[in-house]
Amino acid sequence: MARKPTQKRAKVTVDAIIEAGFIAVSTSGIHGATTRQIAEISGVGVGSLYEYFENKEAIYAAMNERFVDDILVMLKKFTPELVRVSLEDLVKQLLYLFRDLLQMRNGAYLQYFRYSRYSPQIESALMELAMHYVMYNPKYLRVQNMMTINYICINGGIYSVTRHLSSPNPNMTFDELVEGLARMTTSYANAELELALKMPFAE
Amino acid sequence: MARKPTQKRAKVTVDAIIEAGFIAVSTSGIHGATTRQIAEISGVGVGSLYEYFENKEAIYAAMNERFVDDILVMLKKFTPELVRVSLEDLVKQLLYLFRDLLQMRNGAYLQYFRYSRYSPQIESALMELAMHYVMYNPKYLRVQNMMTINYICINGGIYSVTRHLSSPNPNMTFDELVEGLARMTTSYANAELELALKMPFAE
DNA sequence: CTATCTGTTCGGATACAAGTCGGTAATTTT
DNA sequence: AAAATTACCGACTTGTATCCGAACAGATAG
Repeated sequence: MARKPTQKRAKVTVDAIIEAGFIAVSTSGIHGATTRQIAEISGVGVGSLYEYFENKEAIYAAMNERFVDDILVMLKKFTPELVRVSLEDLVKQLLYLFRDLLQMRNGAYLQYFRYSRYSPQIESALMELAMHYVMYNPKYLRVQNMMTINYICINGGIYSVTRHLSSPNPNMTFDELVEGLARMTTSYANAELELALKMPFAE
Repeated sequence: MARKPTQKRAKVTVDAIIEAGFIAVSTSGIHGATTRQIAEISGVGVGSLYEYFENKEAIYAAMNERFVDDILVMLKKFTPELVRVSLEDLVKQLLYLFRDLLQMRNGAYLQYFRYSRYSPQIESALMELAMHYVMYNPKYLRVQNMMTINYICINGGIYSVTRHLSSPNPNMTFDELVEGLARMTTSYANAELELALKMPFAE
């Protein structure tokens, strides 16, 4: 079981299954989606699902992989911009890009993301991106607890946005949220920076 | 179906089911826990589960209710402290209390919480608590976007802590995380405050 | 071009978990 | 203490994930 597809028609099948997974999830939700449904949508027999996937979870994992790839591509495309942008704009642009991604595929990404929590890959890509930014803005090199700052801002951003998008009646606009997150990040980072500058040679 | 327990032995049964739910979840995880398991642990027949609960979800919902009650009690107990504490300490103490709660019941709360996301009740209780704090520290009344600030800090705090606690090998200590979140909150709040003081009569 | 072999597809068969039902036991009411 | 109500039970039903062996298609060899 869980064989690798070698012939091209098999590759087509695998692809069809993954795409069907997104459709099933976006219409029936993560918990409502069944293997029959995925099989029917993709136009293959139920048995075929298990030729290439250990179980249903594995199909979801493959979907997740696709999502992660999309995020990584997005981040890669964005990296050049990073040089000539303020911290505030960095945060804002990232959050808008992230929202756009989550809303692709008819909301299936959002559904899936809420269910699966995000992978370490995304986190480390964002960490790396933050480090890039610091490289171009060396003043930030002074602050001690960069790791913690990143962790908080990244998690806070991702979670607030996800939660906001999946809330039926949010009590603020998305723009307000993004504005807030950008200010949170900048004021936090600047405060840490000032602190670092005040004690130049401290541990 | 889904009757209310009137006799006291029935109340005992209901209670045993909910408690068994926590045990099942803490040993088999949310997805691994089965109705049979819950029935066996609580020492009742499967049929009895459905006398008082519409379905398995309803058992989880009752468990969640208990968790929410615990949180609300904790917050209520904490409210008097709130008067004589700095914003930084407010955040820190809340986060430590929250951690202690999540680790109760052998980690079942944490498991469940990760799966279910937190209820609006918790969020609004925290919002209220924040408003209380502002009452005692009226300088903060000046800031415009209190709602957004609270949303970000509350979500960021809850999520970061939850994520950290369920991470097998976090790359920072819990204390560092709490320290970071406290600084994040204070620097963000103070920045907004300064901004508000600069434009005294703006919209 | 036929035979053979390997990768691919299929849908009925199996395993297992949620939820139901009709009957029995315990408790309360009259 | 009989009747009525409430509580409890576990075999049965239903539905979903997963498996399997037969049929099929494409590649390879003689």
